[in-house]
Amino acid sequence: MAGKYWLFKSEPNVYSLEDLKAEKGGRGGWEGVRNYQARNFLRDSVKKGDGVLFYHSRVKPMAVMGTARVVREGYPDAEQFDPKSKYFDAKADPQNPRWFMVDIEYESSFKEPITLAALREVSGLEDMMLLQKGSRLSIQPVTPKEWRVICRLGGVRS
DNA sequence: GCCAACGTTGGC
DNA sequence: GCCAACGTTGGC
Repeated sequence: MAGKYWLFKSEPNVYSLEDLKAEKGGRGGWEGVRNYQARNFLRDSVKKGDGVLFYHSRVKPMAVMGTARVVREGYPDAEQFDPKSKYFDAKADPQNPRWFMVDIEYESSFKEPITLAALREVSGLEDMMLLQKGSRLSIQPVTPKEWRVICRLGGVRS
């Protein structure tokens, strides 16, 4: 089955593409997602080998910075059980974890960040979830076409 | 089960 | 920096 594609949002002051690249082996855990729709994607749909567009949110300019690969599929996010973590969830049950995470591996940095404003100008991306009004979801599916178009804009092979 | 209040995020 | 939109929580 063909791999799928996703867009992961992150605030770069918390965790940037460069931070991922600097991790051992370029591998990092995508913990801290605390939204049910995004959780469902991480738990059920994001698979090993899937492509990830790494997007910087809540900064100027918001932009897709590069790509990563999923290297480990959904597993319970341990921080939900850690009272000292900012991601702690008092209602999470170790027997039935509420929050899930995946691991990703750094793949590429675009030559230039592809800004949100630039994406809006690209023909063919009109239906992209990121560009819809009020698109707050931090884990979003990306179509193969959107993946190809954005990788080409970023100057990396898809 | 509904809805108001709240905190967070997006977008200008 | 502000405000609108959204998701979640809590009170009834």
